[in-house]
Amino acid sequence: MKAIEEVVRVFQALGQDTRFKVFKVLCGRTFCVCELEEIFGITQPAISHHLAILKDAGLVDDSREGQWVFYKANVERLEECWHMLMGILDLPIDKLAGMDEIAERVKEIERNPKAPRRCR
Amino acid sequence: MKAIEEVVRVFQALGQDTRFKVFKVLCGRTFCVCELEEIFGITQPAISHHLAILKDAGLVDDSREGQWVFYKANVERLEECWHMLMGILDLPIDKLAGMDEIAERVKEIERNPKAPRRCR
DNA sequence: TGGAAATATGCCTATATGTTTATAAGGGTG
DNA sequence: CACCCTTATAAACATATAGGCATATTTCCA
Repeated sequence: MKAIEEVVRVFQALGQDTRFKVFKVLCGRTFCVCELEEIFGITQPAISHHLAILKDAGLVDDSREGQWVFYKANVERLEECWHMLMGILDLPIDKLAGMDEIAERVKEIERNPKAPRRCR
Repeated sequence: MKAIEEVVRVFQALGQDTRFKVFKVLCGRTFCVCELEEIFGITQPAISHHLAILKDAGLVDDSREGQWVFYKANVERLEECWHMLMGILDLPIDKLAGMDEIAERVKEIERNPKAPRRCR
């Protein structure tokens, strides 16, 4: 997957109150779905849905134990994501996969600015 | 503002493709609204709206120069947010503002688990 | 002061997202 | 297998959000 998509997906996953808190609760502790259901006071499908989004972003891992599925946070993934983000910010735009069109337009504007600048 | 709300707001701001790319474009370069409009190929109100959300999260700064308003990314804010996040993850849940109810329920579940555990 | 340009704000619509109910699927135990 | 419990998926609905158009607002300049 492209780095930008990946980072955006992680941000999107954590950019929601309930999901962020689920992630926090799963840091260093393991819970099954029905326990999270009770902790957060929303229905089981709602919790499952949030967990699916977090899992899709790589932010939680699950493991089945009998009838129960236990989830836990993957904090390393968060750190990995942070490094990816720094990498994205360090790279010049025209080196980034998925921003070709935009890089082109930026160059065009740099050649032909639409506003006068004091500097930069 | 509570730390969690603040971090979630930042994540939400960057958890959207267009906004993430606007932020990237504004890293190390300053652009006015009408230039961004052209770079991203969406209408001026749409760009203004995204900029407002980024600004609300503290991720961009603006400064007017005559008729033009120039925006630039605030990368320090991103780093600050990362530290806040680490702080949140390090703290025990019952020490976090805005998670009182949840902390209570977590303790309850820890006393009375709903699923048998091999360990933890 | 009047007009033009840049930006912000309101309102509207299509789509995305969070949540619920209903149901299917996976797994334990008699 | 029959029944029960846990979790995932599907359908439905309400709300939030991205983006468009129209308009207000700010600033410059003649």
